[in-house]
Amino acid sequence: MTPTNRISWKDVRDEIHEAILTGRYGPGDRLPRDADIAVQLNCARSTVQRAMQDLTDSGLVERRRKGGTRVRPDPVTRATFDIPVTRREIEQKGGRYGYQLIHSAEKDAPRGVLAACEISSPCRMQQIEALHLSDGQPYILEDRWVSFETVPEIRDLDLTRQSANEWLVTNKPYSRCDLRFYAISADDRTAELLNTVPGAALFVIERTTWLDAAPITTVKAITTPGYHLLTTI
Amino acid sequence: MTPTNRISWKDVRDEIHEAILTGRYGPGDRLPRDADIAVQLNCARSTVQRAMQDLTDSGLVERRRKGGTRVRPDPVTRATFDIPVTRREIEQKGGRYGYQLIHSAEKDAPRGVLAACEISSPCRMQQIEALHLSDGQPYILEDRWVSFETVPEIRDLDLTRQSANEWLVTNKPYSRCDLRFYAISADDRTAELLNTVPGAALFVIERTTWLDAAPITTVKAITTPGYHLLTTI
DNA sequence: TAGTGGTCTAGACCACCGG
DNA sequence: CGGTGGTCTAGACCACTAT
Repeated sequence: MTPTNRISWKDVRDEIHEAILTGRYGPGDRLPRDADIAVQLNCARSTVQRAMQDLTDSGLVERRRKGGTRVRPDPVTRATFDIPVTRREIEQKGGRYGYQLIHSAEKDAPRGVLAACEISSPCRMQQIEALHLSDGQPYILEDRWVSFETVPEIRDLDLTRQSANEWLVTNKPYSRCDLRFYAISADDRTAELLNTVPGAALFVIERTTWLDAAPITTVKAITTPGYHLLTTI
Repeated sequence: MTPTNRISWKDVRDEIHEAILTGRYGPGDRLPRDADIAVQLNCARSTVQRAMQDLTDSGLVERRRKGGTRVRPDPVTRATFDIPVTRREIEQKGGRYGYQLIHSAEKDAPRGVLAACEISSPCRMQQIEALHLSDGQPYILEDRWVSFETVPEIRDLDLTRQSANEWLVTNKPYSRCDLRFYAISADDRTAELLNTVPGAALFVIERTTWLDAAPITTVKAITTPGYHLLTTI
């Protein structure tokens, strides 16, 4: 007898994926139990489990104990983006990185910042504006607010040398991170700093981080015109 | 003897995560072999493996056979977004969904479309412009190009009833998908269609899909001012 | 409460790749 | 070549939840 080649979890995944794509199972349909699939494909149940884990991660199926495995009724495109530290992003594109501190001062956090941090009471924070440059040209304008309570060290940092972005990433681990993408129109000051025209459409990445319930920092990374964020699935 | 509680892979993950955050292992450092960690934490190697899989998925460590496990030298924020079908997105926000076909015609694909599809020779495609409405107000303007070669059915669809978005999602599975986020300034026509002012900053989600090497469709989803895409990690 | 997925274990073999 | 991670198996028990 030719010993049938061993089945890998990717084979199982592809098999099921195919079955869904060709319509054998439609949105909302229930798939057989793992154990039955294992018997049918002649592999261990844990192999099926591994395949199902992958299909769940990619958003194709939903699984519930006792409820079984179902094809997700609402198809979604699930995309993953890596957002690196700005310096590395520029260097990886082959640019020469430059950094310039514009402004740093203690202030009352405005309402928008408080809302992003999900706190309701007034609060003093450090505001930091800085420019990241690629080959001498503006690349990203960073408008950041840092909580004194969570990050007392911020008072003693020399932000003219090292960006808060970099220091925080390596020194302030977070337990939660909110990300927000949107577009804004450049106001006069932003346009001047980014070396573009007022009214230009700018892509913004806004990020807020917490350690448990305590806000660490919230930052708007305002990109220059033409910036694209991309990924492949 | 008190029987030590069983260790779960999440315990292992958190243990290692903690060790990295507190600086016990810095960027680029090599972690012990799975087998050693298993002994030290008194669990099976496969439990460590499961934990490592999670840490790899979240971008915290890199693993290579023989090379071992290392803390990623370049920290990244890895974010996952679910992009639903537009109709469902509107309905989930509590809006009443509306759809309106603006224009549909066979054309030579312009250079930008060919580039997005990664094809070099001229090509006839179907261009479709449509508006998605929430509670009667413009929500997303869809500018789509569909390949006749990969999707011959597009000629016979009644696009006044059903959006190409929805039909393609349920009928044309893809093997590859490119996603691109950026900002544009509304031109006069776009502004009128979206019921806003020329020059407004608009957030754009561009998506191109292929079946193997054959392009299926490329689409710009142009959102109305104020649109935010968000996720939590 | 019973059915289903989630996880742990111990052991085995394989695949990759650094030295 | 040898060390390390990747995977498969068979079996067991647990945790959730639909009915």
